[in-house]
Amino acid sequence: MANITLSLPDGSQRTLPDGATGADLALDIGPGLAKVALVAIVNGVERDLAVPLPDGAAVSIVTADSDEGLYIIRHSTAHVLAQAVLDLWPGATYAIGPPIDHGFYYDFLLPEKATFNPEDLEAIDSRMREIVASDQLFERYETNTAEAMELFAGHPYKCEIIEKVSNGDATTELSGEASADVSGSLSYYRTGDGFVDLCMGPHVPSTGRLGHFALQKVAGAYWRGDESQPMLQRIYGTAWASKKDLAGHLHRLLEAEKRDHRRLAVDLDLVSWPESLGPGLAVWHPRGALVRKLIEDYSRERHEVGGYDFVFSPHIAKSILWETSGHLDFYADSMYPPMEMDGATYYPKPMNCPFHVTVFDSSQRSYRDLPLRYFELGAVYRYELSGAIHGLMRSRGFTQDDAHIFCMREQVPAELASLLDFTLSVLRAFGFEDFQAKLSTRPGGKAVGDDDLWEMATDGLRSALDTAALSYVVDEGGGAFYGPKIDVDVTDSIGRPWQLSTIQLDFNLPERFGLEYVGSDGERHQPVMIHRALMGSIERFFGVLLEHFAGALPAWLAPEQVRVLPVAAEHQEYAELVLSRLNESGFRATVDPADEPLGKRVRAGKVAKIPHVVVVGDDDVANATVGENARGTDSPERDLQLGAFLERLTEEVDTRA
RNA sequence: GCCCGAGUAGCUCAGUUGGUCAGAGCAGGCGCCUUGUAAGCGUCAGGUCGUCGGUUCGAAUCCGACCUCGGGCUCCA
Repeated sequence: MANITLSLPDGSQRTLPDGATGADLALDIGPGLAKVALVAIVNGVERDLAVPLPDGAAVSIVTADSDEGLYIIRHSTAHVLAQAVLDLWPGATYAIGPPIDHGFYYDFLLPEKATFNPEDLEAIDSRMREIVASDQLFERYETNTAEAMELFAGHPYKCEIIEKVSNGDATTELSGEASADVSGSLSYYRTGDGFVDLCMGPHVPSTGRLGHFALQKVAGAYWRGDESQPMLQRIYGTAWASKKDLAGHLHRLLEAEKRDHRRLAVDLDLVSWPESLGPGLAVWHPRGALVRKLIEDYSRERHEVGGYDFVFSPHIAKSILWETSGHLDFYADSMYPPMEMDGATYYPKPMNCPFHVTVFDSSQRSYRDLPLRYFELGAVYRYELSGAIHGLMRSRGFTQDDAHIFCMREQVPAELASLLDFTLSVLRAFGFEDFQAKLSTRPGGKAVGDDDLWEMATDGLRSALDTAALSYVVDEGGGAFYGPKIDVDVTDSIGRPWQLSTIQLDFNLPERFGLEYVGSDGERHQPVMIHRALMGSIERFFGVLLEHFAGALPAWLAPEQVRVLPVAAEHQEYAELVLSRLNESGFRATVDPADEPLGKRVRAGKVAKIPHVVVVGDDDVANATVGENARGTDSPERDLQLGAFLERLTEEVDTRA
């Protein structure tokens, strides 16, 4: 029998009999690997372990340790979910079931337009575990369009996918490596007695490799995400390589829930959402308003020294403004309905830009004036779908830290570079360290502005990203028709990304409003406009900060920085002395008098996430000291000189630690 | 907007098959206790059980509509 030679990732070679599969290779390397092997990557393409390997191939074995392995596990678990549902609901049909971050989902249409109840998940889960226990093989079959249509007759969504794949346009958006050589071909998998699913694979060898999963929730989802399509029933689940990983993930979900800003905002008495206001509208309580003011003050301070001019604009304007800006053409769905007054039609503003444009246009501008940078904490109103509203993160009224920069073409690169630098500097001050940017370039269809302008602006954005050493991805063609842009995500303390900043070129509004400046050549030129927001929405930024810090805001932002606890009533006088020293130094502090036991008051201070809970008793009165409980520590620090404590606090606040 | 779920005192929640089911803890008020580091004791007050309609001798509980909140609505075989 002939042999084949295979090369492994470490550069070594192995010789196996002709016809050997990925599973054989894994076993040849070691029985331990064979047990955990999921698929093989053959010459860069993921393959089932049961597929014979070609001679000379570069092969690596994928286990659950890798992202690829987890992806396979989730994908295969989704198949088991579909198998269970089709078992339990005769007449049900299925659509798609991809792996996603942390898990998978599968979309179904049940007979009689039935829906899943949360209780159904238990039954499905049990059936899935039976399928796992019986260790059914995932068997792959190649097929053609006609056969596939027959096999999946009665399953309209599968047939739609078959047609799409047969036309060769299904793989265009799939990530490169897996789609490279399967374009246009059809495959399906068979498990158990009769379950088949259209799938390009690969899959784990058998269902016994699965099992560390949990079904999470039921949701409605439109077929292809299109509102005009039928609403399918989606089941979400999570799946992991081990019981421990699954438990870890479920634990992280609980932790994330604890830092939900909607819960923290209410617990810490910062913000509330009275029903009488309407969805997506909040009121700010004194403590929340104080924090917000600190954020806004800092923003204003930075813009003041950053070369911005402050402007203000009204909340409503006549329709002519929105006609000129074009918002009524392309943004009307997101605008609040008009108000008729004195024979004119007014709209609440969804954006600040048209107002800032009118400020620019209020007098003749010279090249000597540019760049002009107009800044406003501008409240805008947008009609968000009721189902999209989410606490402070997505609301119908919010405040943008909005600026519009008007400059000459040749100023664009330098302006973008300093702008990105400014953006990151402000975000860093709030404790964000990890950033991820996205560059969106010229879209394929209609776009305004000449080619040179697009190229210059896009290059400017790219070099600004390079200069800032910011990692970024490029969304080719993802820009708006009026200009390219950069979006900046921050990663919070538990690894979640939040899109905050956006820097967006606009070649359209200057044109629509006929903006001009007089150049050094004495001719009139059109300025370039840059929209930018750093925090995006102040409300949302506040929510992100709360989640990032789990409510424990750094001292410079904490509504109450120090709480002084006298041990007994006789120490009240000294506590008030400490309080006045704190206040004189500009700190926000209170005294919690001794009418409850100390332990209870310490606890209350901790629960309120006060950065410093200070205890004063006999020793402190005698020695002018305090006992300090820094947030996040268990053991108090006794006999700290008051002066030293104040210095420490000053340092902490000044450095925004 | 659409699908699923939820809505009981400021907060967190109990309330079995419709019949003292209107309750608890925390928070709040008032007393007592005077406390050295994560919940001292007692006491009082608080809710038209989201709203409106229906079924029933009887509804927090069953049904319908509406309101609000939560999750989801292409991470594409």
